[in-house]
Amino acid sequence: MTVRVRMAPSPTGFLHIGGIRTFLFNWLFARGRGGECLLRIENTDTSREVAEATEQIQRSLQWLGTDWDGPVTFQLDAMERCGGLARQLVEEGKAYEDEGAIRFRMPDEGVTAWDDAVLGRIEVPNAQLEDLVIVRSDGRATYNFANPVEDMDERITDVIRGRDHISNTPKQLQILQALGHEPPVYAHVPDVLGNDGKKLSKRHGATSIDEFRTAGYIPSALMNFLALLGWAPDGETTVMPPEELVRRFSLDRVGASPATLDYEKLDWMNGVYLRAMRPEEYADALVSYLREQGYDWPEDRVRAAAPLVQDKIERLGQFPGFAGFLFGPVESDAVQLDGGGEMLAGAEEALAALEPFTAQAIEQALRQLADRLGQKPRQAFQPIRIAVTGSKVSPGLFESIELLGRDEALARIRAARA
RNA sequence: GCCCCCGUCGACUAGCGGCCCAGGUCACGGCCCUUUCAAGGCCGUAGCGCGGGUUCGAAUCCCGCCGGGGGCACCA
Repeated sequence: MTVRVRMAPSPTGFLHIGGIRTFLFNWLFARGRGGECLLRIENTDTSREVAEATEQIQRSLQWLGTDWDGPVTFQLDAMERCGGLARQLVEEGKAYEDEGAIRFRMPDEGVTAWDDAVLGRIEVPNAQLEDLVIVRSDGRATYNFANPVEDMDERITDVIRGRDHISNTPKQLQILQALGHEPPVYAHVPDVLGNDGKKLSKRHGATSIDEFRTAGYIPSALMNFLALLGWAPDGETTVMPPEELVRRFSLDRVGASPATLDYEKLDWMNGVYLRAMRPEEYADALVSYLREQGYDWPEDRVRAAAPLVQDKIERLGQFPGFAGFLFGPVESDAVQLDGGGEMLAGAEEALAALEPFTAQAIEQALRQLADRLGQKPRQAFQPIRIAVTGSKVSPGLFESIELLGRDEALARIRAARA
């Protein structure tokens, strides 16, 4: 039987990273098995619907690099179908009317059980189950009815969802049984928590895909990181690009305990992916990122600057702060420059006549200068760095000077001396 | 209150009775390299929640406790 899963968010707000991670598991599972992955918006509660949510969800999923098969479906479209099935259940005595609504009759004895693909066997005493409303008095089906009905109609084979749905599962199992349908395999994946062990929220840092995107993370790195939240192939392998994740993912290696987001590890991983890119690819990513963020810096200069920063920043969002001096004026701090007057004077002189004006030649000239002044390169170059880049921390000095050009570099050195 | 789930270094995890006086990755500390910062190389600190069992032997199995999370809607 072909694997078929569905991602089923409710459009009640933006999708946070925990929800994204759950969908990622669905996607990895389906794609690794040649199966299908559907996207269903569960919008039966129209009062809680947020207008932008449906669009935001799709945009997030796409940006991450996941996709789905067929058109996006909406649960609201299944209301008629659900109503029909509800009436059928009433006729069969499996449900009954109650103040205008329809309630499903739950058994009073025995247990409802299933073998959860990540948690193992779960049994719930039926006495625990109350007769639940499956159709509201206004005629709309409730989530706990529409959900299994759609899973049935769409021939979903595996339901991979958050653990907050565990208590819904026995109810849905009962409904499916009453409908005479073989239930799918259920897999309840653990939550993603903030660094204080509490449910992920705004104050923990970025939680939406949009925020990660703005901060300059790249999709494959974020996907890799997210996949590792609750899943590990072997305990050794850490860096796995999307294709490898798809190939290796399996539900039986998804853990049962909740995971905490570690932004520092994400940063590290993003850096790994950034450094692994081919220079051109990296420049492309940088250019489109900056454009997306509203910078109007000249593209050729951004491309020229890309190699200077590729090994040094781990988020594209660090570029403006780190290499902004290449695109606008700087202010060098007189205090930091203290004691560098001699070096600056020498540098101005050396650079003024230097030919060719290349990083290599610049390095040679400045090293000779430092040597002549009896200074260690470390201390000698710092005043120049501050004068030229406006910071104690910068990309390679010689390459930076070359890129800036002789005129601008000299102007900055003069300004610092003044 | 009732029900369900979870509990290995600070974080993500490997471990499914002996291979573990617990391994990998991030973070952290030290050293090396070095024009700053990174990157890279080497070394290191740090953990099986607690208490009982079972067993020749337990991180691994069982029970209890404690701690954390989720659910008990005409929400999804």
